[in-house]
Amino acid sequence: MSNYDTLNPMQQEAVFHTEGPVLILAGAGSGKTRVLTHRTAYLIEEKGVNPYHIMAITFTNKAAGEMRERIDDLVGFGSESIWVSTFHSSCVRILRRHIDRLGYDNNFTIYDGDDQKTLMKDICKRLQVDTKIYKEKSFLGAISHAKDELISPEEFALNVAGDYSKKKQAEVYAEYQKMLHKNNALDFDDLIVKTVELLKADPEVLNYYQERFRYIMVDEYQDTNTAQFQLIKTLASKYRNLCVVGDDDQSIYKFRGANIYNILNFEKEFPDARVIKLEQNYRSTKTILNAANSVISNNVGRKAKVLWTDNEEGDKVNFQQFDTGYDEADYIVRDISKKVRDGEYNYGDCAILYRTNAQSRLFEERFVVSNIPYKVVGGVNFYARREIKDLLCYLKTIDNARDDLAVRRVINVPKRGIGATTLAKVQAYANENDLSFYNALKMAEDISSLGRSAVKIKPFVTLIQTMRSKAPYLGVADLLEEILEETGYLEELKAEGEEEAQARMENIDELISKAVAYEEKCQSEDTEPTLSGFLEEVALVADVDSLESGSDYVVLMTLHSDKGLEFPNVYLAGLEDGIFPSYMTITADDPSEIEEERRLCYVGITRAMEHLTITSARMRMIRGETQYNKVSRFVREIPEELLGHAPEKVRLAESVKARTYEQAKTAFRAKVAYAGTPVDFASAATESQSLPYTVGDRVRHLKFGEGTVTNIVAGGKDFEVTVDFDAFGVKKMFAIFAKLKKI
DNA sequence: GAAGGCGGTCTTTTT
DNA sequence: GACCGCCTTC
Repeated sequence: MSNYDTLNPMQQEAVFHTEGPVLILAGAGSGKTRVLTHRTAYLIEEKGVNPYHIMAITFTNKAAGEMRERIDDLVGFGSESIWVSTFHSSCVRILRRHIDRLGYDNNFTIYDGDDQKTLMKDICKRLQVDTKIYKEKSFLGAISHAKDELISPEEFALNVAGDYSKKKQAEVYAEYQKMLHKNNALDFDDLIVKTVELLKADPEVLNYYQERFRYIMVDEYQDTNTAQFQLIKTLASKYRNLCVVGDDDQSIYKFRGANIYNILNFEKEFPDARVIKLEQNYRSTKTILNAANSVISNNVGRKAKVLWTDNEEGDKVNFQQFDTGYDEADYIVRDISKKVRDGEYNYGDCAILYRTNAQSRLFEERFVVSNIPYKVVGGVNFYARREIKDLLCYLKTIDNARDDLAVRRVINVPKRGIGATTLAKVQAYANENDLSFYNALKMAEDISSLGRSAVKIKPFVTLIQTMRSKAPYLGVADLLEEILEETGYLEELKAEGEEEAQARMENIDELISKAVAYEEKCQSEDTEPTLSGFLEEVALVADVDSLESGSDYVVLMTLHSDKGLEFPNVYLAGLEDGIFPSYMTITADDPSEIEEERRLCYVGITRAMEHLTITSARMRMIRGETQYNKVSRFVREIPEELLGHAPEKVRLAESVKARTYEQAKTAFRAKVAYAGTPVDFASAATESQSLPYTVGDRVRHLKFGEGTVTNIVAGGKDFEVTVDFDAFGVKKMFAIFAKLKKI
């Protein structure tokens, strides 16, 4: 019981009120995760609820993982049968079991944004849409928007009312869904939509899950869209034990379809709902909280609530305006470096937050020269990288022969001399005979128009067939290795130039370790590792998910990625009208867009626990153009007495400046800073200075087998190693690529 | 069929 | 400034 004594009265009420609908309005840093985990424990321990009947939904895997861990700590026995997962993975889990009832195979593939774009391009070409006028992106936007609102292609078509471009959209939408179905694929939005569809269409399935999930809790409720709301409403409608936790002030995903009325109208939807407000903040200093409150108070149409804290006053908010973005980056990086040197903070305590991904560049450049470990969250997703996608598409091809997109991506990677003309002929044959693309490939010899090209296709088909037969007993990691070896992918990479290839190799290694980790996870959970399982895990991870709590590096990310996180020392960079709030929202007709930006600012400020620095630049390069911006209106909304000393000029001698920036740039280009792991320059440097083998040693190569090292020459960035292989003779190779193992 | 060059477009934000 | 698509050339 003493567990619950540590909660404040409001938190206790939220924990003890277990039956019926509950809306918890939880301000930033008010301990909502604590409430959710304690509530779960209370349900099990005090109310005797079987953990099997509890479901907790979050938005990111990271949040889910954290909650799982904390629940495990509190509950102990039986906690593993609670469903703690994201909307998307919950849906995948349900669909994997039952989607055959909607006419898909249960081993469907999940398409990410890139896949969607590729598919859309295809469709536009086929429907002869002029993409100069109607952009692929706008179609995808319209479709996604429709799906957020649960509007089917048929319904969409009914509402076009003579509007030509809408009519076009309807046509494309219908075709898009048709193609997805044909490829046995679902896009992100479909995961939710199809689950809702399934529950509506199949009373048996509906009843099963309603019985199962008698207690449902939803985190970050303000970010749910209509489809997600329908989903939880449907699931909860039998037992009506639905507890949602959210903060309307932190709703920042309207552009992604989040429906703020889900939270604002919760009490209308559930008239018997209990509403509980958590207004005590445990995270930030008084100063920081006051700054946040005064900014957000400029929004109209929010639920009344005032966040307060018992924490101490703390330092003033440190506001600095600089001449350029370079100066801004320089200042922040130095400030972090100083605070770490003084023992005030570790790198891991510091975060830099900005509005757009492009802003990370300048900071990265400075971090590289200063040798400070950092990690950029977001930007180009690890799994969106070319080499990773290539390999994943091989896996998809092996896993799901109906995924034409995957097959088409890898058929000529590495180059097999199969070009657009050949592909078009195969596609035509596939269409005529109602075959999947891959099945058409298998019959290449029967396609008369192909002529000699058929010969080129055969080895590819054989390769896939062999892999497919090996897949069940090989395991994902070994399968990847096998693909790399059999296709000669690595050799092709090498040919592209070393710097880039090295980064790609590292990414590939990373992917293989992820596969190994997946297999280990399966083993510990006593489940069967499958290709689909791995692909699905990979498809649903966001970059924030990979943030490790124990590691010591500065974190850089957009304001949208930082939700739910907290850092002792936070920098909000680029606070300029035109950047943040963005130019788009300033010029927008709809004043609510500015309000969403303001909420974003509120989220950013409230990430800070002890120390907050806000910076802006007078002049900034945007898309190759120099812009002059005023200090952001949001800064002006913070009372002056909360801000530290008046903006002080931090100027460096012009010449010094120019030189350091050049250095920074070169260093940045030379090093491979990729988003998968923090860049550890110190160890990278030493590693490349010593090889695990020397002249005369026996080594093993992935492809050439065993041999003897006859010479090692230090090149600019790498060692050129000469090896006399027993079976293949003398070869020269770069150490980075060769991956020689001493034996 | 591949590689390299040119010109147009674009950015908020992402599960 | 970066990327993408289209064009030309080999």
